[in-house]
Amino acid sequence: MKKYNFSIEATLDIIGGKWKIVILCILMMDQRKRTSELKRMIPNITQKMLIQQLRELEKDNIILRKVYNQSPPKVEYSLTEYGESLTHVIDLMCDWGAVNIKKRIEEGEEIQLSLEEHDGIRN
Amino acid sequence: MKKYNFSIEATLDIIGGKWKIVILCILMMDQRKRTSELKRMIPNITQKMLIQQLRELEKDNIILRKVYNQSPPKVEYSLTEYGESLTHVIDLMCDWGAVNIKKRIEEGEEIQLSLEEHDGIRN
DNA sequence: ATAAATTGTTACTTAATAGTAACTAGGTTA
DNA sequence: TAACCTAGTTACTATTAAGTAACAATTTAT
Repeated sequence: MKKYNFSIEATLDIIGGKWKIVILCILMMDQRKRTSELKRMIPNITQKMLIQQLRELEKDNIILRKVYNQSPPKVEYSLTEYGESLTHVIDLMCDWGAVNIKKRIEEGEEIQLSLEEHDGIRN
Repeated sequence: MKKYNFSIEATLDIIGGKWKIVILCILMMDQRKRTSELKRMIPNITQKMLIQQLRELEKDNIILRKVYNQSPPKVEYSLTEYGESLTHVIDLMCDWGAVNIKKRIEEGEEIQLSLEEHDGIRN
């Protein structure tokens, strides 16, 4: 039996994986992406991690996996309607994070932001 | 040099520790808490983890540690002004999590929520 | 004098998470 | 035919995070 102190822990359970928000941010920006596109966009992720994180997001009904019956295989991932409901949360978290990064840079810390900006996901 | 893909990762760096949001939620509800009070309110946390998470939150300027010059020692933790800026984010994440938990319970999963509800932190 | 309560530290162990690298399998291209 | 692309799997290893348990230092209560 899963036990939480606060409901926010459920949110972190779902978006807290090392690569999950990166995947979600990309799918929020671009609607749908093939496995290979995701892999190219996230340079340091491994095949195994990518598939693993996608599976978990799919299991949690956040993303949809659509298989095209082709060869070479084609699989596209997109947000489910339920996954879309995370958009506001993620946007607000992005905003807070952007301020945090700005603050830390002002304090002399060296931080680098890699992926391009986009309406709705403002870095 | 710290490298992020999206600024949201900075947010998760700060609130993503296993016990950090629990601590933050409590401090959002109750203004300030002594070490021992926090420990009592979070039954499964160990002394080491509690102090460790508090130190990291303090280092990130999210909470303030106030030492009273007494014996036996008295130390109180509270949100800094910057820490308060997390309130909106955490509230929204709580809301989403509450819906998620409701959904999962409807689907037959067994989940238990432990800490009492409060305005602003609605479980 | 002893025990308890306070906040905190330390060395060590265990569990969870992530990374490596090689492999499958079908089809396409050179 | 050999090399390549796609999406995915698997066994294994490394790294990180978290838990255990004992200890310190101070003062009050018994």
